[in-house]
Amino acid sequence: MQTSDTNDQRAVRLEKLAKLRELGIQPYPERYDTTSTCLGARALPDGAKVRIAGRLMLFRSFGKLNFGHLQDPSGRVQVSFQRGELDEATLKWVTKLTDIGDFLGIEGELWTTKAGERTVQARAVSFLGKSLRPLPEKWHGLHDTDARYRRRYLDLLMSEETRRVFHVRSRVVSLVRSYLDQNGFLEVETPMLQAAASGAAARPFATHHNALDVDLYLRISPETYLKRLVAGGMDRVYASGRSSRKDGLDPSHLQEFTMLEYYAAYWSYRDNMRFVREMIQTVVREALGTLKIQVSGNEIDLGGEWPERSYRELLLEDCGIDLAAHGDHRSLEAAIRQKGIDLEFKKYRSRAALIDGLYKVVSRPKLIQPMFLTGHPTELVPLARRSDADPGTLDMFQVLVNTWEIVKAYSELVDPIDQRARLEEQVAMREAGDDETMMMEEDFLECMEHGMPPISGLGLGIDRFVALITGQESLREVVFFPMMRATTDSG
RNA sequence: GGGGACGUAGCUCAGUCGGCAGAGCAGCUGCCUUUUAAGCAGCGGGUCGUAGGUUCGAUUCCUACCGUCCUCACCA
Repeated sequence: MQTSDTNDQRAVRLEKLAKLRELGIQPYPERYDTTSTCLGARALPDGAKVRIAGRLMLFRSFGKLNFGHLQDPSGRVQVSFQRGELDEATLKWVTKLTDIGDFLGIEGELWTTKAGERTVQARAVSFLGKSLRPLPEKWHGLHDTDARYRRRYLDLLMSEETRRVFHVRSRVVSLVRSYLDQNGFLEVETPMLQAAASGAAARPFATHHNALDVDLYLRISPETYLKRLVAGGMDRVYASGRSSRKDGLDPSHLQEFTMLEYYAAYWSYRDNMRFVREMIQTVVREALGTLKIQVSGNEIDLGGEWPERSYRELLLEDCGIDLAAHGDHRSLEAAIRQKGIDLEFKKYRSRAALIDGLYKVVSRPKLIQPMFLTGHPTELVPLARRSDADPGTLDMFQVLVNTWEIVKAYSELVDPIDQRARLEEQVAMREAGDDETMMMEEDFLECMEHGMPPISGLGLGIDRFVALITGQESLREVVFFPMMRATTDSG
């Protein structure tokens, strides 16, 4: 072949494609029937007949005997193309016109090589799809992060670890669904485009609807819609879907992320703590076969009871400051300064924000093993119910594992008078310049005035959860196509 | 947004204290009937991210820009 001076492996492959067509071989055929997966074929006895299909990943030629590896979702199997076992015409196009990366269908029978490798001896070969570009390096695969995310299909082909992570992700989503279904929850959907973004303190992405001439926001949380459904008599509902927030980007934050939210009438946050722990343990056990996971050098055990610690306990222990002794913002700030703890005080506008900021610096980095965090100050979440015992705190918990907040849940605020006051506080903060507060939502308040039962709801960050249990340190590793900047011609 | 690292062949990576750009894999030609990332011999393949600048000469030094990752800040 004289095409090597073109500096283009694609040109060589296009030529092979044309030659296949000349031989009457359709390079992109309609279909193919198999009797086994690649991995399944290896378990068959010698002499067994089999039809398998997959992508050719390796090819070693000895002239009259050739070995290849066919890969499908189950794994790989070695195939052999041998003079005397396969007709000469087929042997010729297999060795001359196929490339690594092509799809082949093999009909043949099992045998075992001298080296003990279970192999499918090809008796007939069907061409199932031409690849015009070379695969990444067979040993190292794709290493460049940018290339792995932008061309995830290649990463998936080349990396067993990538395939494992996304397989676990699919299993987790499916297991969570069936767990909730079995416990009487109904899966529902809520709007992604909303006139007012609600349910969380975050900046929404904005867009515009031309026909209606209205500004719309992409959802930041399904929360208030799910509560409307509970008010409508749907006592247990859940939604698993994408929300997006215009926040910073780091290994534990994505622009768009998948969140599971469920709501149960007549539950308190304490019912919810028990339920979610059992749900997580069931899901992880079934997805991984163990409750012990390795991530960022730590072994984490999700089994057993998880300890419950309050903000007050943690802060007393980690920096010696007792929240009960500092009931207002100024006093707390003075205490923190006195301890010589370096915080950017000007960005914390309330005592609650300051408590949360202090916790994130002195306590959260130590929280490796699974734990329930409770005792959140009231101003932190305008949709959560105040504690009857201490109205300054909320009936709320978070699940922390490996310093990540995996779950946030609370007894829902269902008192419309209190709700209105709490949202008005948010609006006031927004007018004072905080653009991550909640917006007023009159029709949600109207819904609440029609009456709501006691409710506890929960949000589980699916991306974080999957990253945690697969040992990934970045959420981008558990999303097929994480957001990337558009490439330009100069880039 | 601040700071840092990186960008060299289709892929994984060397390298140039400024002087004609390297390897392995992949590709092409040939040999080979038991390989396991097969092997052997030979061949081809590069705007060294982009654009400027300094210089006799820039892939190398400088500046800006593009992209990725890490980190700080913000948030989940």
